[in-house]
Amino acid sequence: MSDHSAELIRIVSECLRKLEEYDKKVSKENVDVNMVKERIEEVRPYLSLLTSKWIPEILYALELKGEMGFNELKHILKISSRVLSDKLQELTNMGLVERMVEERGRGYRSRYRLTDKGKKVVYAMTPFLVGIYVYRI
Amino acid sequence: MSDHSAELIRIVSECLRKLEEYDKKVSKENVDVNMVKERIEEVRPYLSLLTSKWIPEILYALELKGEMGFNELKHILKISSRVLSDKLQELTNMGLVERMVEERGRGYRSRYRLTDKGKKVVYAMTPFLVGIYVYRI
DNA sequence: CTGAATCCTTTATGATACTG
DNA sequence: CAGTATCATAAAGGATTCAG
Repeated sequence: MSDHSAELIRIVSECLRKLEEYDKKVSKENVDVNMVKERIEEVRPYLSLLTSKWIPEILYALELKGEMGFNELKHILKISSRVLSDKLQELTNMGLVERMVEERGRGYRSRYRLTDKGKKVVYAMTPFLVGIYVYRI
Repeated sequence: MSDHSAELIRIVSECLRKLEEYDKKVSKENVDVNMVKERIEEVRPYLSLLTSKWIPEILYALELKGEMGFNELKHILKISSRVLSDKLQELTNMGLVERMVEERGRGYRSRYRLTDKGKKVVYAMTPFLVGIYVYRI
């Protein structure tokens, strides 16, 4: 059973309904091919955020839990150390995730959380995650 | 310059603002790890829709132009025949894209367009595409 | 024009072991 | 606990050719 809150579903449903209505009003006669090409070019760089097996999962997990340690993420996602390490660095470099280190006697402990920018990305992904699931697309 | 219409931007902005507000109200203290795990499991199958280099581009192009031929898609996306052919079949099998064949003397001409299901997927992707770009995430 | 077939290269991901 | 190093494999993508 999905645990998406009713409020989340309400917000997303409303948005999707509006997008659908808008789409129906738009004429697609005489759409310029170059415009299409340009639009595709525009979004392409950002799509790599989604077209990676783990990036969305990691962002989503951090959004849900707020803050997580390396092994916690590793176990929840069932991902190997190497891949998780790679992805977290990638996300950190993109400024979507922030790493905090806490000293602890001989060892240390690190925590990861979304930056403001990272949160924005997650909000933008939410209609997809919620919509796709709730409406069984 | 982006050609996203003002109306599209308005719809998406409003949705993102609401999602952000909602998120701020939700407490992340005591979030259950198993809940996070379950949510991730839920969305994982649907994410595979996007975790391909070309699927989002193809869907988006079809949404913008309404209907396109094989070579038209090929040139706009700068994609090889083999990959485009694979992806179109994949999308057709998933019921997101519909293929129509038009006889033409000795040869034929095929046209592709989104099904209703395909359109829903694109609507769900739109906040990401528009949001990411407009807000320079 | 619309692809299917083939072959090849690159990337992504996974398993395992190891260190501070 | 939090990774890095190494090795191995799978999956994805690209180039080219060919046929209806």
